[in-house]
Amino acid sequence: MLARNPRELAAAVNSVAPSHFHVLAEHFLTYASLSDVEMRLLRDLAEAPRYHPPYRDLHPAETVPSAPRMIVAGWAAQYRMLPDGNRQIISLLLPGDLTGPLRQLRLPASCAVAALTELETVSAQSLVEAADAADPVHPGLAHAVRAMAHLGNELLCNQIIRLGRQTACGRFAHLMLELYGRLGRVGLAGANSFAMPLTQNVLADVLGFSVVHVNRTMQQLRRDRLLEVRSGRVNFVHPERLHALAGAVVT
Amino acid sequence: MLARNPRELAAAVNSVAPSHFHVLAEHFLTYASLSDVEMRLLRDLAEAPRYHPPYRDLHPAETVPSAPRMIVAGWAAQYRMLPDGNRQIISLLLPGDLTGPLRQLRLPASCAVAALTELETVSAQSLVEAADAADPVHPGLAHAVRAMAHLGNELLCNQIIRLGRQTACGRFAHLMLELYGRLGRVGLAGANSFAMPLTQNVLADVLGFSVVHVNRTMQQLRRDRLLEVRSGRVNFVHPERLHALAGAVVT
DNA sequence: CGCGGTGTTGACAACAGTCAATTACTGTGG
DNA sequence: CCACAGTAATTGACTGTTGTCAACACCGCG
Repeated sequence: MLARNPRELAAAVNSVAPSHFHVLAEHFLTYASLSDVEMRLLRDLAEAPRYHPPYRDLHPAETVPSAPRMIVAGWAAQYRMLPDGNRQIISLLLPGDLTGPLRQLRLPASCAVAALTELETVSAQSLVEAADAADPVHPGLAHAVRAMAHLGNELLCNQIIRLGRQTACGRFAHLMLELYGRLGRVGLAGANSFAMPLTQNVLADVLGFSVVHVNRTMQQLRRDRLLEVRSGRVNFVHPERLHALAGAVVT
Repeated sequence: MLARNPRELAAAVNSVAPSHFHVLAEHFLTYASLSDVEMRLLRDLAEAPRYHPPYRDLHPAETVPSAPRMIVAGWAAQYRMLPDGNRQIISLLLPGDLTGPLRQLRLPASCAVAALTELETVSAQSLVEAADAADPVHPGLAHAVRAMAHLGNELLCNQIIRLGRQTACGRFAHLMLELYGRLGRVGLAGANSFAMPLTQNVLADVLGFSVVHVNRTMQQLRRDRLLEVRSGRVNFVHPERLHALAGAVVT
């Protein structure tokens, strides 16, 4: 039997709250169909999560990362520190996302990865090995992992677009829409809203703003009745105009 | 026999001007040692370049890219157009760089790739296949291609750092130092100088500036005796202070 | 010779950062 | 329950940076 899409999955894993396995399975089924064996492999992974406290580094920068991991709960970020003490967040990592060496390369990474909230991860070694196999034993996992790596690159392009060519409000809107799309694929987004556990300080380091400007931008968007952020939750008040403001969003 | 480094290579390929093969070989030897068979494979590649006129697209955006290619002469850029008509260049592609689907993935890319100068490319299909093989027939090529893909990611991070957290002069300096390092690895940089065939318009689309601001920034750097751009050539007047201004540069 | 692309300049307006002060929110211990 | 400390969010005044517009110079080319 193949579970072909999130709907069938929901039936298959009679659970209501998104569990670790649910997140993994829903994410993978976005990109490929999985055999029973592959589903079992994912379920086994979800059994052994590792906990990381908020704001702790998973990998320091300038070192060879130990092993690939997949986030199953919480948010993290890949970032670089600058000599002047500033921080730029390169990418946000959400549940279902991979981090670490995606091919077996023993090269140091220039970016560190840190937990932004309470975080749980599982080893992604077996997934990466599946993706690297020339004639894969697990074609579904292999394809999904490759597709995820490809999407990771597209998201870096998104970030470059935001920083290079968008206005403050457009930048913010674009990021929120991207996060909404990504969370939706792992079953963590509501109807035009989602939980967003980032402080304005962290958002500033993502968007290349000062903290003050993040604050002013959010107020602008609220005044224009486009988007509201209240108590850790983002609400899209007018999704169509928001999309127009953000320009094309690749999620 | 293994050619272990560019110096041995230079002896091996008794040619003075950088030929297509020279560029390829020098780049690969930066990342791995190559067997005779691997060198011959590179030499065969260099025999069949394809020509692309300036400003023509190699791949359009939003389409499945046909096949991976490696640039052997000229500069290109990966870019996205925005709905408002603005362009953001995501990354610059120099001789020795790969573009296109690095794993055999039939997924559309959100970015287009265009020639910025007269351009010559060769097929990189065999290289990518070598890198994807689980037990590689060509371990040197495989490692080099993986290292290049890894570096490509680091360069995207560089771009994000520039756009997010650097001043105008720092941004420009950082980009020029990155290009210098990259060109050096393929034998195309001089002593603290290199040929830079980009118009200020293109530079603006890389750096997220207006054309006018690119111009002003270049003048500022010249006034401060850090860097000069004259007739398509960049000269580092004071490399140490330039590095300090740019912050850490990953090349 | 005129033409289009490129580079340069100045004046001005809009945008975004800094600083400093204030307010809200949270969890802690009494 | 309150007081408290620490973090996060908010506000206003000010400054510096960057974009826009418009004009002009320069160059290679037909």
